[in-house]
Amino acid sequence: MPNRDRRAERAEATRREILDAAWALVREQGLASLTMRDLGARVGMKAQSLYGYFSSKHAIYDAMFGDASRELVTRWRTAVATGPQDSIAMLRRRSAAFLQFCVEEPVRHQLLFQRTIPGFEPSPESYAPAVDGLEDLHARLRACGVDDPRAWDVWTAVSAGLAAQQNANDPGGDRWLRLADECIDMFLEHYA
Amino acid sequence: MPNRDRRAERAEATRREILDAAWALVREQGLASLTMRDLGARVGMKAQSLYGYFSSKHAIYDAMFGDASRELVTRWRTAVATGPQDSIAMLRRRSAAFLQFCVEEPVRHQLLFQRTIPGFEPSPESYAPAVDGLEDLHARLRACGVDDPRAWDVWTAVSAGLAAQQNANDPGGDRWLRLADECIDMFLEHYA
DNA sequence: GTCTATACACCGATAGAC
DNA sequence: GTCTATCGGTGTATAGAC
Repeated sequence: MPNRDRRAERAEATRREILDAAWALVREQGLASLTMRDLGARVGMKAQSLYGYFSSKHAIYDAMFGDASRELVTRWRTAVATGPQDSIAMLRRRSAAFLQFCVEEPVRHQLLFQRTIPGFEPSPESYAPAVDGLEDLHARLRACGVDDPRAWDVWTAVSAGLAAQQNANDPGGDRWLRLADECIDMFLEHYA
Repeated sequence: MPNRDRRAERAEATRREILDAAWALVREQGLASLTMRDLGARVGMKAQSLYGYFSSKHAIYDAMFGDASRELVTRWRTAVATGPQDSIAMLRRRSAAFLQFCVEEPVRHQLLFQRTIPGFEPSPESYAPAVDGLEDLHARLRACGVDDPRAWDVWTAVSAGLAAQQNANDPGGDRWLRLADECIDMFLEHYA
């Protein structure tokens, strides 16, 4: 038995290739317009062959969900680590990273935060990074003197609202993005 | 020529019946799961016969969009009219009516505020009531001493965020709903 | 005039040959 | 591992019965 499973490595690489093609397609045509036939054509297969790598179309969405939530957590980490280690400054950078993430690729925001695909729910594994991120948020708010769980929920509502309004009513612009800092001021004045 | 067009009246009644059946179906199965065949069966027709009343499935969504936005405006009006005529109290009732509207029928929220159906955009006629509602909001915020258009956008973001979080993470509950009043306090402290 | 019948091109998914 | 063949479902269009 070889100490490297070349077959498994190759399969994993093909899975990655399929997912990258899927991201490209949904960026071009929208999240709900992804079809197995288009996706197969994009990677040089028949649609049916994709089922050798993913058990269903929802499984592809699930893997994309995992991609996106891992990426978000990575960005949160680097945003917090990069710059002055002051609690409020870190919170601001974290918020900016979140909004940037939601806005620069609206389909990512749609997949993660708007449950729009009929019948699709992310698996616990794909969802886990988002849960960690939420706990991290609570710790960071506490570090800024915000201890009330109700305030934490207000924070997520404001963040979600800014991202949603930006994507829905001024896609590609910054009409709501630029309000983030004064929203944080407003929030901290009231809750800190 | 008769002074009443009985044929047109009958057609309009059938349109209404189809729309009511469509609302019932999307409430049960989700907005994107509406099919012409299901809908036809619900009203005792073949799917093809629906095309005598609506030119396409998107036309049905558009009429539903019109239903929902007119209903929202109606609720805003009654909420504002019913109770003490104090500007801030009226604003609070208006906000509560909005959240109630979004939460009691999540598909309505999805249809109006999350653009989730591939290729569907509401017609100007269906969209008009929402535009009026937004102008009315600005006037009411001004009456509360909030003159900055940036603040108006913050208001819509907070409202949208509360509704989105409530529907996404605690459907049927009140975890974010009950935060509306303190969000308004927070907002007015900062902007009024 | 409004329905039924039928068709088309597309969808996700499965079975089985090679 | 990828293919062909096929299935039941979808939105949509049109021809024709009555």
